[in-house]
Order: sequence, then C-alpha cells, then structure tokens
Amino acid sequence: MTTNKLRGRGRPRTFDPAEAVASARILFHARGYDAVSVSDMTTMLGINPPSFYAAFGSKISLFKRVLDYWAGSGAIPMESILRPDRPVSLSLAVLLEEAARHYASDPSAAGCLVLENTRCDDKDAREAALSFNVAAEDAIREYIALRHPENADCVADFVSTTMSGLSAKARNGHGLAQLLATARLAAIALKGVLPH
Amino acid sequence: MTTNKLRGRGRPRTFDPAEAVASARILFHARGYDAVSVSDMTTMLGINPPSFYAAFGSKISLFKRVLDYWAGSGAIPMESILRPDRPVSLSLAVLLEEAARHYASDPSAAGCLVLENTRCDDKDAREAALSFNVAAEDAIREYIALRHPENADCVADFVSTTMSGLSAKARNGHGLAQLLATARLAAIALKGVLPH
DNA sequence: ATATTTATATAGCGGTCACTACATAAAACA
DNA sequence: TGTTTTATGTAGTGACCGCTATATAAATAT
Repeated sequence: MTTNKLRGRGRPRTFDPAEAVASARILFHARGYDAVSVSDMTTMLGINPPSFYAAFGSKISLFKRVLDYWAGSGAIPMESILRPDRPVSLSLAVLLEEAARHYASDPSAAGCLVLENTRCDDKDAREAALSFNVAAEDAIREYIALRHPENADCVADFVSTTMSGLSAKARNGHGLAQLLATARLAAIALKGVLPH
Repeated sequence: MTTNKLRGRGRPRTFDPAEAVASARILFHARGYDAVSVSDMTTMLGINPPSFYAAFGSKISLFKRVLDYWAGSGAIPMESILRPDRPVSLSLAVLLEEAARHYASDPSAAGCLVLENTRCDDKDAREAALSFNVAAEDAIREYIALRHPENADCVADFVSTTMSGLSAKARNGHGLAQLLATARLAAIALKGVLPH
C-alpha cells in the first residue's frame, strides 16, 4: 500500500496518495459521497485543502479513483463467481450470497459502495457509480444469456434488483443472517425459472 | 384540497398549507429530502421564507407532515392488499406487483417516498422515514405470522428487501415492465417457500 | 376610528460547502 | 551555491444552506 512512487525533484509529499484513496473509500463507503465533505477528508488525512487538490484535483475525481481502486480490490469478484462450469442458477445463488456477505462484512460501511452511490445527489458522482453498476449488470446478463438467452433480461433484472435491496437493507438494520436468508430465498426463484 | 380552515382575525394567508404539503410531496418524492432546499420549496410555492416557517416551523416538520399526508393518500394500501381471505403468498405477490406499479407510476417521482428517504443524509428525516418503513414491515410480518409463524421473519425480510430493490431500480432506469417482471419472479420464491 | 392579531416582504444572520491565491518550505538539479 | 520544482500552511473566496429580526400590510374586534 505504501507506494512511494519514484520521487522527482520538488518537496516530498507528507502523505501517500494510494493510502489516501483507501482511506477515502472507507469514508465514502460509510457515509456516501454527498455526506463526506472535503473538510472531513483532509481532517482524516491530516492534510490541508491545497494538498488535497494538488493530489486529486477535485472531490469528484478522488471519488472516481476510489471506485476504480475498489473495483479492483474490495468489490465482489464477479468473474470468479460467474463460472461457465456450473449451473447458471447456482452461480447466481452464489453471487447473491456473496453480496450478502460483502454488504454485511463491515457494519461501519454497510452495503455496496457502487450501488449506494448510484442514488446520491451529486450528478457526476451518481453517474460515475452508475457506470460501474451498469457494467456489472451487463456482465450478469451476458453470463445468463450464454445458456438461457430467452430469460436473460428478466433474470438479470431480478438479480440486480435483489442486490440493490440487499445493499439497502444492509444499511438499515439487516445483519448477515437476515441478508443471507433473503439471498437464499431469492435463489429459489432463480432455480424455479431457469431450466436445470 | 383547498381546505380554507375557518379564518380567525389576522391577515389571511396567500397560500393553502394543505396544497403546499401536496406540492412538497412532489418535490421530496422527486429529489429526496436532502436535495430539496427551503429556497426550492418557497420558490415553488410562490412565498417567502418567513411565510414558510410561520406555516410549517421547519423543513423537517414539513417533511413529517408530507409523510403523514402521503401515508393516508398516495401510498400503497396495505390493509386492502394483505387480506385474510386469500393465500398469504398471493397477497404478497399482489403487494409486490402493486409496489412495482406505484414506483413506476410517476417517472418524475419514481420509487417509494418512504424507502428512498430512509437513506438520506439528514438524521431526523431518515429516522422519520424509517419509522414509517418499520411500521409497514411490521404489518407485513404480522400478516404472514398469522398463518405461517415459522417463516414470518425471513419471508417478511425477503419481501421488504425486494420492495427496497424495486424502489431503487425504479429510480435508476427500470420501467414498469421490468419492475413487474421482477415482482413476479420474486413471487415464485414466495410460492415456493410458503406451504399452500 | 383604534387596537389587536396574524401573515407578509425585505434583508440578512451564522454556518458550511467545494475550492483557491499566495507565500514559503523542502527536495533535486545545475 | 543558486535555480528550479513541487508540496506545503495560512487564510481566505463566493455560493448556498436553514433560518430569523424587523417592520408593515391586511384582516377582525371593540
């Protein structure tokens, strides 16, 4: 994490931007883009606003860096779950259970970073989160379509909707056990609609 | 709607508070509590801040009036859906379909006013919305428990989670057809888990 | 008419927001 | 050493937030 990129000539930084991105993820995940102020961020990082803007440019560009960072490190590993060597309904059931586990894993940052921020008030942040959400939904839909093209759209919508619900409920009182039970109940519908 | 309550002696109001509550519902429903400023509200109502505060006291107390008003007029009529004379799984399927229809009915104010605002950044508004949400979930759980006490908790959680997902998706691109298809898919799980 | 009551319009309160102008400190390079 | 480069800390900017002090306008009551 301490990526001291080879230093050039000026005064050295007093903080590590990569670590700052990881810290920013915690804040954005816990409270959402709108509710985190640049002042909150600079206080947590122990720096002043000019250092923040010199390193990241703007609040929204830091948020985009956080999304990129999280997609490659902490988010649900879709490609390892949506495997071609097991039944689609099983893969989707695993996906929902994994979502339940992820969303409940850190009570101080419950739910999905991407899904929660697809509903924030800042247009740019919302659209940035939405693009990640759309990409994930496309991956799910295409995975289903490989073996169940006729049901891909509505099943993908159902899975996406259930994940949104799981994320929302993770933030409003549902714990791991409840989320898992809901995920397993949803999987019943998947088994029922996908020929096996 | 034009409830001119019997006037006393002072200068008469230039606006109808009951109509203002209905207008406020549209704004809060379309954008959420955080994203609606008092300035937005007074501009829409054609009044000045002092008139607003004289009539409603504060932004949060207007929001609470909006919730009360909406629960009694525009929200999903739970008591007429959760009927004791038909199968629980059927009632819940109707509830989910009705949610889909409600959440998609006004594209400029998509989703559920209550559910969407259980996730806003203002603590008081969030808790006000949450209390309505909890009441609705309790009603669902108790309805299920009358005939399926062993499954009431997890089935109620599943229905609540699905409604949260429907509301979220209604705000992010899913239209009536998609929401209805998702509701019907969720109903398969309900039929599967509730003995009939 | 005058007093009382209530709602109004103007103007602005202190606070927070994302962001920046400016001078300086700390490093590498010549 | 002196120049260049980069990041820093101090101290703000203007815009918007929820909300209000103050004076006045418009009704009823006496």
